[in-house]
Amino acid sequence: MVGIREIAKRANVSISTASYAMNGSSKVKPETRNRILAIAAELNYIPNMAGRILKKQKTNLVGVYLTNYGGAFYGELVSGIHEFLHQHHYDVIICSGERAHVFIPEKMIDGAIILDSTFSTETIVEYANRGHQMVVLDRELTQKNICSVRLNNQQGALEAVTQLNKAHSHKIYLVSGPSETYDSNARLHAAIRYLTENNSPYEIIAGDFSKKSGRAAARYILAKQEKMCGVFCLNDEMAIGMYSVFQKSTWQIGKDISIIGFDNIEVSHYLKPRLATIDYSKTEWGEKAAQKLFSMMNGEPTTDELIDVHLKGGESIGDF
Amino acid sequence: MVGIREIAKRANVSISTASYAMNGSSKVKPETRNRILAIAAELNYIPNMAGRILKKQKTNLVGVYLTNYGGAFYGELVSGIHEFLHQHHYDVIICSGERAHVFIPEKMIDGAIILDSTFSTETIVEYANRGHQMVVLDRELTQKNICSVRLNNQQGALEAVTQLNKAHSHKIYLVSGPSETYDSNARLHAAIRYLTENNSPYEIIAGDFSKKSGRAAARYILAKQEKMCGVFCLNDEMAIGMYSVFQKSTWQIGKDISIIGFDNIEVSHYLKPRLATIDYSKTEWGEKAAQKLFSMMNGEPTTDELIDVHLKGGESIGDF
DNA sequence: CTGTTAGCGCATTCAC
DNA sequence: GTGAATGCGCTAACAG
Repeated sequence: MVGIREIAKRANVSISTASYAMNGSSKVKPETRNRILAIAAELNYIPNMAGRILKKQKTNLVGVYLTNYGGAFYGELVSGIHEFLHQHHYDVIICSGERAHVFIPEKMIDGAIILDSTFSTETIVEYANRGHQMVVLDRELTQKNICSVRLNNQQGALEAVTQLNKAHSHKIYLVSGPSETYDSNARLHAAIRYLTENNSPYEIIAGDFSKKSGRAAARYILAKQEKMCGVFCLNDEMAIGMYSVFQKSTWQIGKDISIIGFDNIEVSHYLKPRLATIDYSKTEWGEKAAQKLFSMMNGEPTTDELIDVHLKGGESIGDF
Repeated sequence: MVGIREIAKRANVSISTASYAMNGSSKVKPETRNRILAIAAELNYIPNMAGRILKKQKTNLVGVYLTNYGGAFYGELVSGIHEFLHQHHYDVIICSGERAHVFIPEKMIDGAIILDSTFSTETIVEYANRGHQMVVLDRELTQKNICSVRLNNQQGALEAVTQLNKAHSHKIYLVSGPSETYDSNARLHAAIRYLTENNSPYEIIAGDFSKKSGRAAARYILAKQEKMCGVFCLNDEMAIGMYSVFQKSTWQIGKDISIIGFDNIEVSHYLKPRLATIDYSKTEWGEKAAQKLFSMMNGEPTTDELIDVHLKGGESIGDF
């Protein structure tokens, strides 16, 4: 492997001069620099990352922690992150699995963006206390070295139940996500509050954000044999599961029952009838997160931020 | 930041003894080891990755290069890779963008798995010649340090056109992907060969694997006003685009026209009528790729491999 | 069993 | 403008 010392030797300069030349320091005569660069190019010299990191104590790498790559909207989210950070000379790597958590204290990355409910808040706080900087997308967490960029769950839930309430005098079902996730709880809480204030009957069905739990919820509702009710699925995935069950039944979505989801993931574009859902820009979310992390890494003060969401109508709530 | 020398000092041992203790060498008395480990834990010691990498010349990291994270089936593919490599003490990071290519010669990762047609074969070969090991999923490439794990495109294309040919005496359209991609060419070639041998009329429509090009192809076909023809979309994405156009027309998919896709991505499960497509296990693909890379990194000989594919029927080809 | 020591590849401070 | 020397944090060969 050809290292910097080899370059220096061939160019008849010292190692430091070679290094200066590579890094574009003005301390080297243009003539000398060009000669060195030419030799480096010729020998296909590529600096070793570990060496540089060790010296500079900076990797220019940001880690994005996601639970499962299959996740419905990670693509756009990551694009947003990527685009911003690239512009600011950072590279982005996607990490998943608990073992990758250690990249943070190991100083393999300069900062992290986390959307992974299996990443314990305890660990995150511990890392923050060690001085590592993170942006969390899936929880509220106010502390030094941590910044939170969340969806406006409250607004979304409110729009959803308001719409369902307008359409149905009957009961409204709320299909929740895992009880330990922030997003589920925030949406559920806002929905319940609204329904309570309006004396609207509702029932909570425990789900876990998976299609399977959506199917289970649908079967539960069917068994009640009470048509003309509304369902707020706290994410689209569950709504999709619901569809598959209702479509095998005699109930018609958008007529006998109204459904609203959350996330506006791509798959739901292809459902018939079109699923009404709470939409937001995944790209913006990623970009904002990246911005915040960048600011933190530059020692600038940051504040938490909410991403706007809005109801995207669809035939699944009929014509109300 | 607390380093190994700090631990050593507090434990009244030398740096090397501390290091041995951490790495579980049998050269250290259990008693001493425990004392050292206790102190390390107390000080929240976490070894610095750059230091270790620099010394060991090994990162235990594998990079997976993907074009766009939104890609329809990356989730399962990556799970397959992850699962295998994790078991063998490697961590996996997902990379994208040209700038990340340099991780390979920089020795930031011990090996790479590539499914990214924007990653030039030239560069890959150059890296291989430098001694870096890679598994490519989207091209044929036989050379030292490179192993290829591809889909059995030929078999898939053959099954698709055979099925279409059975159903239609009329023309068969082949909607291609970008002309520079291996998968598109392989599928196209196999399909053409079969059709030529059987004297079946066909026409190629140039696409680029995007929904948009699928829509364009559909409009082109509609304009011909010749029903009862078959379409082999070289991927599902384009088939989905086609659906949206035909469904706004008077033509009925599966009746006036037959469509077969390739990939069996999740979205196509929700199309009505169900899209017939060429299916394969994405997880198996990832796992095989990981296996091959692991073998290479251990200096074992490897051979290229093909992943089995098979036709998954659907209503989009009617009842033939 | 434990300590001393020499790098891994690079960037940078300080002399010249 | 250039070179020699130092250290980043860690491992492992070698000596004790």
